[in-house]
Amino acid sequence: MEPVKVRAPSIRDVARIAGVSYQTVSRALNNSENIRSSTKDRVLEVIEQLGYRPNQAARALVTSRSRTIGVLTSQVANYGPATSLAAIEDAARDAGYLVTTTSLAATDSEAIHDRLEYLLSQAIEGLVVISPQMRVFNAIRDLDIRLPLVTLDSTGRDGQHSLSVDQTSGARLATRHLIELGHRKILHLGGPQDWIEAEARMTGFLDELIEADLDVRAPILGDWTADFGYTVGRELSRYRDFSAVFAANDQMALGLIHAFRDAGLDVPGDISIVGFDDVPDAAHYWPPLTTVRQDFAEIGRRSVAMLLAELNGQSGFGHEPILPELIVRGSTAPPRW
Amino acid sequence: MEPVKVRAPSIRDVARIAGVSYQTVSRALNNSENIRSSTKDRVLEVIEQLGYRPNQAARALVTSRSRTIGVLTSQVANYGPATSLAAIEDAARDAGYLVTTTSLAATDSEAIHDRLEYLLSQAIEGLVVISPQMRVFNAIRDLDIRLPLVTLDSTGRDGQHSLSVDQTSGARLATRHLIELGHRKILHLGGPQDWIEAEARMTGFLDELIEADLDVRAPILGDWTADFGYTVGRELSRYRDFSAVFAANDQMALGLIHAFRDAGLDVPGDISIVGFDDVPDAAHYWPPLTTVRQDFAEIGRRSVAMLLAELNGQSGFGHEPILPELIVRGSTAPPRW
DNA sequence: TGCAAAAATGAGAGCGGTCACATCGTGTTG
DNA sequence: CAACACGATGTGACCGCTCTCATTTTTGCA
Repeated sequence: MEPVKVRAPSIRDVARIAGVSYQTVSRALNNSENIRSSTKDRVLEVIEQLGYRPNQAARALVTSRSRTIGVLTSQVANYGPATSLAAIEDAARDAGYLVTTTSLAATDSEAIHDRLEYLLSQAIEGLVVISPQMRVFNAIRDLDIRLPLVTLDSTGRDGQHSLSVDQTSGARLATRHLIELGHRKILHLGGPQDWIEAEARMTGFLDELIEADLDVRAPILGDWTADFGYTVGRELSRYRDFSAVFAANDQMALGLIHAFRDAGLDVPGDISIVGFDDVPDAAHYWPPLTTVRQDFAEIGRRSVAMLLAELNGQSGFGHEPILPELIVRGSTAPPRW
Repeated sequence: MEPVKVRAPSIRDVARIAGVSYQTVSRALNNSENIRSSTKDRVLEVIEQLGYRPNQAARALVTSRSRTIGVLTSQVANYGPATSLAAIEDAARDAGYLVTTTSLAATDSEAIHDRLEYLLSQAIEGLVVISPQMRVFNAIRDLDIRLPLVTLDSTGRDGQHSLSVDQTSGARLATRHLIELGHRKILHLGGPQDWIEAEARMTGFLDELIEADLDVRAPILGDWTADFGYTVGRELSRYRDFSAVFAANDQMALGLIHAFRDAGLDVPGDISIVGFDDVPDAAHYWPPLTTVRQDFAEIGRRSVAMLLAELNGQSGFGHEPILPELIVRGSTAPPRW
């Protein structure tokens, strides 16, 4: 027996059963003014009974409104992006929007192009880019997207569209904290080359050092992982010509601490370490990590708010950077020497 | 001056400029057999030049194929779900599918219902549920969804649709490890009440204890967070009538270790601790955490593979549970007594 | 009670594609 | 060279909905 291919009930099925025209059903659906409430109730009842569900594709086709926000990401498994993404979804849901996410397999401009095309062909109404890498940024520029757009970067280079925690001032906070404790030889373990955030944190670090007239050594660029921090830490512990490290995120800081301890060094006794992000675990690291907290969820929420504002024609709103906060815990102390 | 509302170019615009019928454009787009390659090239050139992009809504409407997979989640900011989700996206992308995610604000059946309706109205072709909670599970049952469906749970209670790491055997692995080290008084810090995974891990723990004929004490149910682990750990360290704890995830294990250290207890000297998940950081905790590794990314990939298989009419494939692996590190040792 | 105005409802067109089928031109065959 | 098959292309209908506008019903008031 071939299973009969049943189409989902359409607006006309509902209309027929309710004894009205399909137009009236449409009105009931879009709670229009011009419908008698008794009629509306009858229609809604039939809808319920039939399990009718309006076809969004048809709706999107005629209204050219998809009620969908596109999100372009990379590294979504990391705490920060994942948290922002979750917040975006929540906020979008509450506003009656759906979120379509797509992640970048590579960061060559072809891949970026391809993904954007894909999102665009879904007729998304707005785009959030959580993947703050230069190349992504540039690819978007090139594509000349005529769409409400928010990028979660931190440079402020495109004030119209970007939104972020002020990474630079966060980095300065961290660095200043170390300087104020008395550290003079401070290293920086940065994030990957292409990442805007990583660059901003590095800039903040350098600015602060220069302002305090301290020696500047070339930062080491990592990949955000604890493993990398560990590897670098093993290397660094052979030299020990520094008393503090500012790591560009908590994970790398964790790896550093691990490596230093393996080498018989005490944190913060011998070396102070500051992280960045304040992931929920950071308070439970050993020692509890001094770090810079940024509110990923707030960023996510605001990005949706900005997008919706732009969709409704209000603009220039919510662009104030969100200020990060220094959380002092046990991984920093005055230097021994 | 009113801005002229420009519609995106349609297939007919392309046809007109290329001097062919719209049908021929459609053929070029869907690389049909019956088209002369010279014609096709010409059409594709016009498409390029015009920046034409097929309207997915229109396509979905007529084909009733949206090329979209829906994902229902909760707790996406956590490492496990986030990793699975990222893998799902990657796999979907590679198969030419898009992913629409929606997260649960609450777990009452009304909220679940609402979210599912939303996804369904997007004409998703398949559904992955990453939120392995009983209520979600039941709500889906009730809705009687006629859709390829994969739930990332672990009970095997619905062999057709579920897919998972075998949580129970993972928990047994962890527990057995402690028993073999000589521990006799072992506690379990479990996950939240409603979570299927949490239950499976608890079951594995209990089974193993019973089999070894050891005392069973009621597990403590937590919320997956390190903070909770810490709070419980402070409480527990007052009693010390146990020599080992099996925590249902790494985060809670981290909190426990923190609390025990605060109380002057040594891990693993005084108390052994095993976690679950093997998050990337676990190797860098202090002490490095003995834990059970599960491959979240693999789960994500397989779920998509299952979905696609079902979409193509192949069934009963990929259901073999994925076996977790015990990773022994520094947080476990034989008991002192 | 009658009639205009307002409210409720219905009919037709069209959104941008794909499908089924008709048509056209060309190459093969007897 | 006529008859035919086959590949390439064009035409009409339709997917399920919303929009505009025409039509019917109800309401308010003289």
